[in-house]
Amino acid sequence: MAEDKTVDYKNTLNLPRSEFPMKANLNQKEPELLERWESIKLYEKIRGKSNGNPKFILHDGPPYANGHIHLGHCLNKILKDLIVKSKTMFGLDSYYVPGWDCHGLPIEYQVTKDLGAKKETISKAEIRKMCRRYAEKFIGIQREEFKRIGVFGDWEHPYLTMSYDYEATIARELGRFIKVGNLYRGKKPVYWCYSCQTALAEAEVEYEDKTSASIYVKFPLISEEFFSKFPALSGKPVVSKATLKVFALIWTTTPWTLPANLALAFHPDFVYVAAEILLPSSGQANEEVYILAEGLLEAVLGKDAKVIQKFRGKDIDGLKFKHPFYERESIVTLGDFVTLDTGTGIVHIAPGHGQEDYEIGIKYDLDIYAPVDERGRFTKSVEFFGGMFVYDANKKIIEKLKEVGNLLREEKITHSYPHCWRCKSPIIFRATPQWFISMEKNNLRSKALREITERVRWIPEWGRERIYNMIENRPDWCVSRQRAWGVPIVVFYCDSCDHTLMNPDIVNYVAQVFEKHGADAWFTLETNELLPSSTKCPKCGHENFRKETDILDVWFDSGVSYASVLEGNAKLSMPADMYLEGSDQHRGWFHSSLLSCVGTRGIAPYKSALTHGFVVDKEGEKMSKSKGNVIVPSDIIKKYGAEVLRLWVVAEDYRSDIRISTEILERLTESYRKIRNTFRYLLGNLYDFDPIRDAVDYEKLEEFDKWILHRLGILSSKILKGYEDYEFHIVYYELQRFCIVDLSAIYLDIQKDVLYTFPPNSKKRRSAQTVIYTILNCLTKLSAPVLSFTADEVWKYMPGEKTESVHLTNFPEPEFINDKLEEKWNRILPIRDEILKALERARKDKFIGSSLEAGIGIYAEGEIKSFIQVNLDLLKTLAIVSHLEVVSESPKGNNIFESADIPGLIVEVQKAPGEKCERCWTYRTTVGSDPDYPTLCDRCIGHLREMGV
RNA sequence: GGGCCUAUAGCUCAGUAGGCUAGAGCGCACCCCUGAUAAGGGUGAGGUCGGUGGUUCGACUCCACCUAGGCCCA
Repeated sequence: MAEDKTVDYKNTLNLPRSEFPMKANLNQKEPELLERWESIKLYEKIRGKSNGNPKFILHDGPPYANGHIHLGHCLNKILKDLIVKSKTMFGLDSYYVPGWDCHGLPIEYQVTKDLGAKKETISKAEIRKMCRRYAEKFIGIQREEFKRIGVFGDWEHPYLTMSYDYEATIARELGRFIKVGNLYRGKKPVYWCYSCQTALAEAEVEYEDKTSASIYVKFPLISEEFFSKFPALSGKPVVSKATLKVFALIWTTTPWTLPANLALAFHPDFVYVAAEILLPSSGQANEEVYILAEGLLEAVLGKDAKVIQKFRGKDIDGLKFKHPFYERESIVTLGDFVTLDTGTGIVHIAPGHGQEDYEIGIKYDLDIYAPVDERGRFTKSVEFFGGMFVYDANKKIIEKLKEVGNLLREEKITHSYPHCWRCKSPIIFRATPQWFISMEKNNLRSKALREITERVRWIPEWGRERIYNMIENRPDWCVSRQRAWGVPIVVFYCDSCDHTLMNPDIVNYVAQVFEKHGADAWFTLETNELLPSSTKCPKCGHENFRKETDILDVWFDSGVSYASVLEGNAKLSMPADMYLEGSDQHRGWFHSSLLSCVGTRGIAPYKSALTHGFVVDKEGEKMSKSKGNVIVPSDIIKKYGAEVLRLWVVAEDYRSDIRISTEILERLTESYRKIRNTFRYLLGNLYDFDPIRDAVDYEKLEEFDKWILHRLGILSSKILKGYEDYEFHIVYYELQRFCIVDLSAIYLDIQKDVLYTFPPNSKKRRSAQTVIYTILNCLTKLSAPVLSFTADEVWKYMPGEKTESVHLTNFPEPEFINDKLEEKWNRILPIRDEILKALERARKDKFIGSSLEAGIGIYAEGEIKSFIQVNLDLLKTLAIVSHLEVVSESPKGNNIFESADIPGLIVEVQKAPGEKCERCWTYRTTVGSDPDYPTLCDRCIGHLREMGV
């Protein structure tokens, strides 16, 4: 019987009800929401809602259209999405156009690799077709992957660097550089395969062991000032150029580069020696003096060398030596790249045959001399070796050195050497004509530096320092690539006189062709179809031209996106409000965009540049297949849901590298569940609440309800500031903390009594519901940029009038902040904490279980005592106990808790007086006093009567 | 080797212009509840603030060096 009654009374309670599932099932729910968004055309509606608002344009840096997305992509796109969504909810018009970078070697490499030997028979136009298809395929894949993680944007109209109009823009932007005169042709060494007769990119080079000659070569000293500088050497044999006896020693494994030698490089800070060798037979010095690094003296010359003079590299800058077999000078240069690992500490410099050599050449204004043709043969002009294949010439050169007496030693060495990825031949380094954008012409460098320091906001600040140092020190931008998949450098050469036809008007003419047929036209049309009719060579008047075969660096393609995407689209703006990329893009897209826009427009294309770190594993180390620590987005989505991935992005501080691990994901999942459950519980208590019908005015709300609204106001302002300052981890932390502490542990736990046991329409309950509704409404909006799926799912279940989606709302203004209340509650809650501690002790002693079994006696003195006395009922409610009173005598006996934090406060726990009410579970002395309801308290009886039960 | 950056409890983060026994949430341990239930509540234990020197009456906070890690160059 009693059991039945209990059930009856339970039915009179207002227990929470909600269809909103506790279990998220994200991997299934998310695609459903995506479909819904698609079907209601959510993005279009967001656009419509924002139309006319002030703009905030985050311009997308295009990912490369190759492969599936990884966590780095997720981090980047979700950060962008957080900004775009939060700006939109701040009431701005933040139109987001995603893009892809489509040209370039990695795709061409992939396509031609699959082709194998067939590659030779296929035209560039064919290869380009295949590249385009390949890029299209991955754009399709990545687009779906990005949409799957909840990124909002105009996915139907992305920008592609391979679209015809974009390709035309690339050509036009190059035309602008031509017009102002920043584009020039120079020479630069590249990896070259003599067998395939083509330039190779870094990625096309494979390293394999190779046996080479290893020779030590003598460069005779010419400059006599050497002796005046170092008197210890005077009297040593120097007489005339014919009988030079002082030599610099170099070591090389590529004898064939010696004919192109123009200089010797010393390290400015190393100690060098001039030494002579004592002949073991006589103890006399031989006739020759050798210069080399002190640290390598013994390794090269043995123990019998006697040092005559020591000096530093920088002491002899500019001195002259003679080429070992040509009547030509070889000057001393200084370079930090010189090491003491091997060799002599002096490096032979052939500016046309090595990267460092080239840089030294530029620095010292040497000729970028590379007298080797595309088949790897010396040009005719090379004395002794003209026409010879360089690898055959090695032997002859060594013979020549012996003949003239400038070979000190010859050995064989096996070392790792670059080979062609396709034909496996050893490659050579060879200077070839390349196109450059000058950093000095039109003060490109100084203008770019000025934009960096004065115009752009760098987030975080150190981005400025980083890109500044790069721009300050970088060489001219080499924009040409010897490849097929890209936009050609629109330049022609006169067939008759070789004049270079480089003209912005012609470029614009060709760009029009590109606009219609794509840059493919360059490879499919004849020259006369590309040029305006009756184009004549301005030098010789002939009308036949050939096309430049080089294409542009892909960094140029993406760099000019401000021109192709932002300019001329009324929905966007140039400069953009923000570019947002990983910190590597200080060298990449931030860099190339800045140079191209400053070079052609005089300004930076972005007002701010925000950078994030890299995704690393739980130890903070980078992910790699070999380490086996790679985590793939699709696995996370499958197991945890995209929402957890989004939560990961907000939870971590993106400014440094961000870690990911199973533990982190587990933590986030638990955190997600907690937030989700809070939403569910809030919804559950609103099942009979209609905000229009039932809402209570703020002034009439209960004090406790005003307090939680005050907390909500504080939370809102913190979260909004987090979004505004791009400090997203604060958004996450505060949201989570609010759900756990303010709501779950305090407000909701305490309000259960009111929500469950009071009559549905009672003022107290409606007051609590009003507040719960307000909280739910605000939290849903505040979390929408992060928990885009869940917030919208919650939105659907929320009572009252509302927009179609939470994503069509704006953020709430922080309201209800009440400092007086704050002050009071900052006193009351610590007292509650002390009561809870006392309760816990009693619980451990098995004196009580539920806190409602307890009656509390509090002893305090002075001001605190009167404060407690005034707030007796409130404290009873807050501690969720059945009885609470102030006692006048310091309590003695069991279950006494003396506060450590509040001096003089003593809490005594006793059994609550009276019986447990079967309905509200509170212990009351009135239970049993009404024979109609023998198991209920007076309060519940009153409620039931009110409810008409 | 150079430029820029990071290093606070098991995890993610706070620590304002150097000053009380370094904080939070999660996790963990123990306990309670069974009317948020593959939920909810309480209490508690966790840190020589990467290391070493230095400046200072006093440093997680300033300086130098070192170690580990990251991005970009060479």
